[in-house]
Amino acid sequence: MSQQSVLLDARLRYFYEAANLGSMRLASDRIGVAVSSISRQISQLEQVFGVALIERGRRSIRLTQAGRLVHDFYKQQLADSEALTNRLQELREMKSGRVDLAIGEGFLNRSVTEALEQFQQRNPGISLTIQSPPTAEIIRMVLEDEAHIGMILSTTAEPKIRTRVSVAQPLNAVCSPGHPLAGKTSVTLADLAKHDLCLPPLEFRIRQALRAAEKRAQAWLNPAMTTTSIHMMRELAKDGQMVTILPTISIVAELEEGSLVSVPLRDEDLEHSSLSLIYRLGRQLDGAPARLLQLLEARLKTWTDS
Amino acid sequence: MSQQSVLLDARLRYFYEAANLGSMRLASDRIGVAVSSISRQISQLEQVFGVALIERGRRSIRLTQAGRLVHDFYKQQLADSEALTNRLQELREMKSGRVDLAIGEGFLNRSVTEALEQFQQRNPGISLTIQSPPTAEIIRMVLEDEAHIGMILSTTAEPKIRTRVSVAQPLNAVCSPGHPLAGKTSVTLADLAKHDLCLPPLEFRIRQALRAAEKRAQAWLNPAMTTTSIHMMRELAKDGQMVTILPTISIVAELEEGSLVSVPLRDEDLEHSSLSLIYRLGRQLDGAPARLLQLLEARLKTWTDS
DNA sequence: GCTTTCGTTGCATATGGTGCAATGGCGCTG
DNA sequence: CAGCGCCATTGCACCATATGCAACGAAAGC
Repeated sequence: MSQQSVLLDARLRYFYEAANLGSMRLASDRIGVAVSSISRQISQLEQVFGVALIERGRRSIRLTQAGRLVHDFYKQQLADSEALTNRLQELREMKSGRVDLAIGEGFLNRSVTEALEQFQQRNPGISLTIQSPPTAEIIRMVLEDEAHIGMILSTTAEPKIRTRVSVAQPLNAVCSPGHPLAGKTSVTLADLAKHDLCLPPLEFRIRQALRAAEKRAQAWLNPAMTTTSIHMMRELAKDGQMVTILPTISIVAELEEGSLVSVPLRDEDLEHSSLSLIYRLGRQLDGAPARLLQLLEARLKTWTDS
Repeated sequence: MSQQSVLLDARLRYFYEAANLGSMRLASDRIGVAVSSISRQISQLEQVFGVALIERGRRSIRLTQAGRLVHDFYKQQLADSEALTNRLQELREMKSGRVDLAIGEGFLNRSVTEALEQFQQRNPGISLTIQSPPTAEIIRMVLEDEAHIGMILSTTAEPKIRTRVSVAQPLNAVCSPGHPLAGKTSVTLADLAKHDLCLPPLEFRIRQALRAAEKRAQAWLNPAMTTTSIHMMRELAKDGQMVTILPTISIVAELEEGSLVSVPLRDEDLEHSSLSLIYRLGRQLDGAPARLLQLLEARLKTWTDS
């Protein structure tokens, strides 16, 4: 109780203690400063307010009305101060706070959501917000501090973006186990063009990477279906007819359960595309965001190893 | 706006202004201290809290979560501080406050209540409490600071009681104009004993004064009626049958309207009993209580003169 | 690459709080 | 009512801390 909050005016504390204990001398003992100082500080306080706070010429300290007002004020202020200290303490221990994420929809698979849920459980009180805009928007959000962390496909050239970890994440052709492509060890773009394709629209990073590869191979892909939904792409491929192109991370769960298979694409760039965790250069990710970043980094490395 | 409340930590103010203006330099201009100081003070704050408040390595000032917490805290504290200042200002101007009075019931006549009402009107916001306990209780209340001012019959021997003003207030026999005693210029206790008397109980100061007089005169008064209500005593006297004993002040209004007459009592002590305004020795009656005391004093002198 | 602007750090200075000692007041006791 | 003890106040020397000026480092705009 009555621990000195460094924020609060010492004079008020002196007055407060003296009022509570009914004597400057007792206050002096408790606080650890000379009585003279206490007396002077209280006088100074009265001069500042222009009102007498204690009744002079009296043995014990008696408050005037103004004194009671100031007393209650300090009491309130003390409570507020302790509240602030507690909240800051929680922040320091990462028991509260918030982390804003911007993650491409392709990465919002079971593995990532599992990781996020795990983080939630280990850090109760941290509010987590996840958005799934296009890559360009993700980069903008990270630059504008609207998101602490972004997860995008392939590194960006933005100078003010820092990539924390970038794991190889080649784009593969994805189809059902019964599909003609399923048995192949690799496939070219020209091969792909012969099948029914389901691809994201041109604005998507995947599609932009493909455009570059198409130019190189002089083979043009005409998707039978175009969708912004990664989920739909997966489902269509599972049905057996369609082939889609996705990074491994987007179909980790399906690969495990055997409902989808992936075939490497034979292309310089596509094989070396990578997944990046990014944040704004110079931004201090303290506490919760830092830990989440660490956790996601560990997860990514696990996926890489397996 | 944002005027410096001398109570609040300067460091917080620096941080607050810098955060609002988005720049230490602007804050420096507004506050009037060097940028270096502001920078150092904010750093010191961070060290105290153990948390970063602003994001470093950045041109403009951006708050961290902890920074926002501290920012809001100071904002609240500032508002509280201003509220306190305002209330103290009101107290200084006597627009608020309270005065506790302890007045013997005998003095709660129209004149006194008029004076109190007048005070109320001239000092709106001052809450006035009036109690009417026995004299002994009044003295106790003044000693214990439960009442600022007391009004009692005759001075007290209490050493810690200060009498501000003491006006002669002889006890008179009081009866209706048609009563046999009405024509007399003075009356003895022996005369009184022959009539129907209405007196207060033995605990009352009036009755105690009478007891002493009775002993002296060897004449014993047997009241036909005993009441603690001064009002009832007056009304009974007005009816014509009863005689009562009261100080002049208790029947000022009735004397003016002619519904009662007073006949001096021929007794050394009773003629020299007096009315006293008292307060505790050493107690500073600042502001409202002081003014009310002054006002009551002036009133008492008016009554004495007339 | 240069310049400008902003924040940080080093050092001398001044303002203000502090402790010790002496003084003044009030209350209690003999 | 005189003396004593406790408590608050005041004078003075000291010390801590915030401040200003100046130099430095870093980031943003041209």
